[in-house]
Amino acid sequence: MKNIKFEITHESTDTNARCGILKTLHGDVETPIFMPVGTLATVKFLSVEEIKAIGSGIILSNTYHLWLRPGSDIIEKAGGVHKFMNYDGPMLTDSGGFQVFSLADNREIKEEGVTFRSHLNGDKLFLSPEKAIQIQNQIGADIIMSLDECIHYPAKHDYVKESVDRTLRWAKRGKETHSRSDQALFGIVQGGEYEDLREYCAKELVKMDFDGYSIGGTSVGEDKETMYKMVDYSIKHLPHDKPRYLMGVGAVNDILEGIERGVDMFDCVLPTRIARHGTLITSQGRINIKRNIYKDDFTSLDPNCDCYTCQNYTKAYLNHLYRSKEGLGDRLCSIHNLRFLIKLVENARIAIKENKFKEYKEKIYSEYKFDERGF
RNA sequence: GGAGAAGUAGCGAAGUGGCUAAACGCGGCUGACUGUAACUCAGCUCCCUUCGGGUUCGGUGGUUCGAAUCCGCCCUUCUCCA
Repeated sequence: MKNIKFEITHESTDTNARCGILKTLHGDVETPIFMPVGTLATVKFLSVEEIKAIGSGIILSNTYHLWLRPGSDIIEKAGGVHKFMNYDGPMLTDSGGFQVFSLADNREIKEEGVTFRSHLNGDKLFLSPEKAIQIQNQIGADIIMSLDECIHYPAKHDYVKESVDRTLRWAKRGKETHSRSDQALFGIVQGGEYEDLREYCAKELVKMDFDGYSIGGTSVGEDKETMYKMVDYSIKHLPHDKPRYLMGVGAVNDILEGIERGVDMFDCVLPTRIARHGTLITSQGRINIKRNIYKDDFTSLDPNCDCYTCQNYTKAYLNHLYRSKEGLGDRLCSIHNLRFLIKLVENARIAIKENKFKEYKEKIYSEYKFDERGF
C-alpha cells in the first residue's frame, strides 16, 4: 500500500510556485496548504466540525506531547489518533524535534538521542530517532517526521555541521525503523543559515529517498531575509516531484514568500496563539481586539472575510469577550485567524493556476499594513 | 442618645516615626507571540517630565531634625446597645 501520492497539478510560469494534490488515506489535500496546529490532538478551543468548517485540509499533532500525555499506548489502544480525537481527515505529526529546541533548558543531546526532563513533572525521558518513529507509528498520523535537531540562531558553522551530520544519521535510523507503509515519512533539512550546509543536508536526505522533505530550523530568531535565504538554499536541492514543507512558518508574508519559492506545506501556531491573546489577522494587518477603540465598534473584523466569526459577530462583542475572559472569544478569534490564512492560501492556489501569483502577492502586500518588524 | 471600629492612589488591601510616591491583588492602558511548557508573558498605571522636580495617605492644627505612621479638634462611614 502506497502511503501518500503527490501530484503536481500546475506550475506557475511567473514564479516557482506550484499547485499539487497530496493524496492520503484520509483524503486529498490541495497544496499549497496551511495546516493548523493541534499539538495535543486538539486545535486549541476548536471542535473537529469547526476545523473542517474553516476549510482546513490537514492538521498537525505532536509526538513529544502525546507521548507524555495521554501516552502513545493510549492513542494506539484508541485505534490511532484519528479515532481518538474523532477526526477523519489527513493528519501530520511532528517528531519532537522542535521540543529539542524549545525545551532546551531541560535536555541533553547525544548521538544516541535526546535526554529530556519532562516539562510536566521533571521525569527523565529519552527520545531517540527510533523511538520518535515508533511513537509516531503508534499515533498513526498520515505523515510523520524524522527526529531532527532544530538549532538556535545564530550558531557557529562548526556546530551546525556537527548537528546536521547527527540529524542525517538520525534520519537514516528513523527511516530504517519506520514500519507502517500507510504513513509517509519526511526528512528534515537543517543547516542553519549556511548555504553549503543546507545543500549538503538536502542532498544527503534526498539520497535516502524520503516521501517528502521539510525545511526546518527557520523562524528561530533570524530576520526574515535570512529565513528566505534558508528556504532558497534548501529548496534548490530538493526533488521537484516530492512535497516540500516549511515547518513552523505562518506569518502572512512568510507564507507568500514560501509559496513563491516552491513550498507546498506550512504549519504554524501563530494564528491560534495570537488569537488566544487577542490579536487578529485581517486583510489590513494585525489588530489587537482588546484595545479600547473596539469597545463600541459594531462592525465585523474584516469585511473581506467569510469566516463564521466575521459573518456573525462584531468587534465590540469580541472585545467584550476578551475583557470578560470568556473562552468563546478565544474560539471565535482562532476560527477567524485560521480561516484568514487558509483563505490566503486558497486564493494563492487560484492565482498560481492563473499564473498570477506575483500579482496576487503584491496585492496582498499593498493592502496589509506590516509593522516595522514585518508582521 | 450611649459604646466600639474604621477612613491609604480607579477599587480592594498592606504599611503604624526616616530604607515610602507608598508592598500586593484587581481593574485600566500598551506591546510581544512563527514545527504550542503560552486562555500566556512584558512594560506602564498621582501630576509635570530626559535627568529631575512637584503635590499625596478624610480635614485641620500640633509634636519632631523628620509624620500615612504620635497628639488635639472636626467631618464621614460601619457595628452593637437604647
